Amino acid sequence: MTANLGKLAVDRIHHMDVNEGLKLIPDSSIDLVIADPPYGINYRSGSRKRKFTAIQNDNIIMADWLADAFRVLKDGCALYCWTRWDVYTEWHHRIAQNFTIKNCIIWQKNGGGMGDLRGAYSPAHEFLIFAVKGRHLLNGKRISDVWAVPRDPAVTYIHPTQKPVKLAEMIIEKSSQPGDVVLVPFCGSGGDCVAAKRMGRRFIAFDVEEQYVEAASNRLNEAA
Amino acid sequence: MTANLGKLAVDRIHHMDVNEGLKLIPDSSIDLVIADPPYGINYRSGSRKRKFTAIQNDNIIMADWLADAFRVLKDGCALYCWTRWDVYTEWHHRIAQNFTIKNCIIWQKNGGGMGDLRGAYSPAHEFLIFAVKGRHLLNGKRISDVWAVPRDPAVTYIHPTQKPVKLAEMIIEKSSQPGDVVLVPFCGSGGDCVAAKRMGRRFIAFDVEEQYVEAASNRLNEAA
DNA sequence: CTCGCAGATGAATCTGAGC
DNA sequence: AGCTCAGATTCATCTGCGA
Repeated sequence: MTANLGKLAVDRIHHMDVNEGLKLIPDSSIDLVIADPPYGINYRSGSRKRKFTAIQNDNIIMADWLADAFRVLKDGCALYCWTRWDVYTEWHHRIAQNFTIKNCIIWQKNGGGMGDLRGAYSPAHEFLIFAVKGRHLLNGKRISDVWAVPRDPAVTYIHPTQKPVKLAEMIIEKSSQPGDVVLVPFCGSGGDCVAAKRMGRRFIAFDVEEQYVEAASNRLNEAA
Repeated sequence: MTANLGKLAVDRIHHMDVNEGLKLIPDSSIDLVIADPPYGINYRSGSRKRKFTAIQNDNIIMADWLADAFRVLKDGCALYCWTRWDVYTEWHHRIAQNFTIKNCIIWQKNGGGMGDLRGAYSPAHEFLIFAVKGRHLLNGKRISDVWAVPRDPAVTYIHPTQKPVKLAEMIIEKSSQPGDVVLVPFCGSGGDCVAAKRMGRRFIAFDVEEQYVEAASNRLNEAA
């Protein structure tokens, strides 16, 4: 049995552009947003060229959805948005137009990245912007804004920028209640949905690429 | 015996505004800049006891010195500038006008900070922007852009925003050679100068507050 | 000397009283 | 109603005292 929210089925990954999908969601009906948008860096490193096609829309900063995400979010609820240090300024600016930014959480990854091997430090972190609509209180004990969580082994990836489910679980634990509806505008590998399912939350997810909708849906069905 | 650089004595902390001081330094004569400017956040330390007076110029983003820092820096050399996530946007923008930004290094502090105790994560990091003029190669083995270094014990502070000497040592090791001249535009507690001295580098430092010039100079004389 | 415990502090921010 | 300001507050961590 699947419930609906507006015209959309919940607990389902919709093959739909985020801007189209958000139009179908009523005002103030979402309890939490977890967004991992294309960073706007045309991300396709050498070794990955063979495995994945370029991410759609990744050459531009795609931020139109933010205003609509704010509209559908309930007062007193939170948005978490992934970004990277070199495009952080853009995202900070656009998120701040609607939301109140409370933290820039650091995901400290294990291992290093590539990049300029002799002229730059090895990239080992990503940013997670934590922003709120109104006054939002975090659940449980106060924790730090540096999160050290190991990456998934790359061979298990079904999406090039896949993040550990553990991170989504931390977000969901701190900023939502059981039964809440989590909006996942850029579903990708579906890790956020897996976390929501595991923790007794409902979700609405979008992705524009058929292959990820399918792969993530399969992953969800296999998840306990 | 003290050498000079232009009209300024090296290995000395000058009681001088940074903009005045920089005028006295010739073009392309500095090998490394380590800057810990007022963040522009009007910080007052010690909510319980006002141990320190307010930081001068901390109510504005003070960035005029950056263009002159670029001028005095040699080609192929680096600038490291401290900031915080919520004013990073400003600093990134201004540094990028002259320099090439290569990394946003995370200083992961131990312990937590104050702030919004129920509605925000505990602040446990600061940003260190690493930027270069021309092509700069880092010394030694490639290391990560997340630096976990414990704070100095608060009771030992001689400046309200004092940072561990270890951090300056890491910067100096990766981005300078023995005998090089390190510019320290905002000297504060003098930790950057202590690191330079320990590692066989020369330095030129400025601070506008008499009390910190004196305290840091004393600290330097005591340092091995 | 070692261990435990009380006390202090942090590149803060929210709340509510008082004007 | 709007502004300013004092007071309270978490948690990890380190110091220092005393058993």
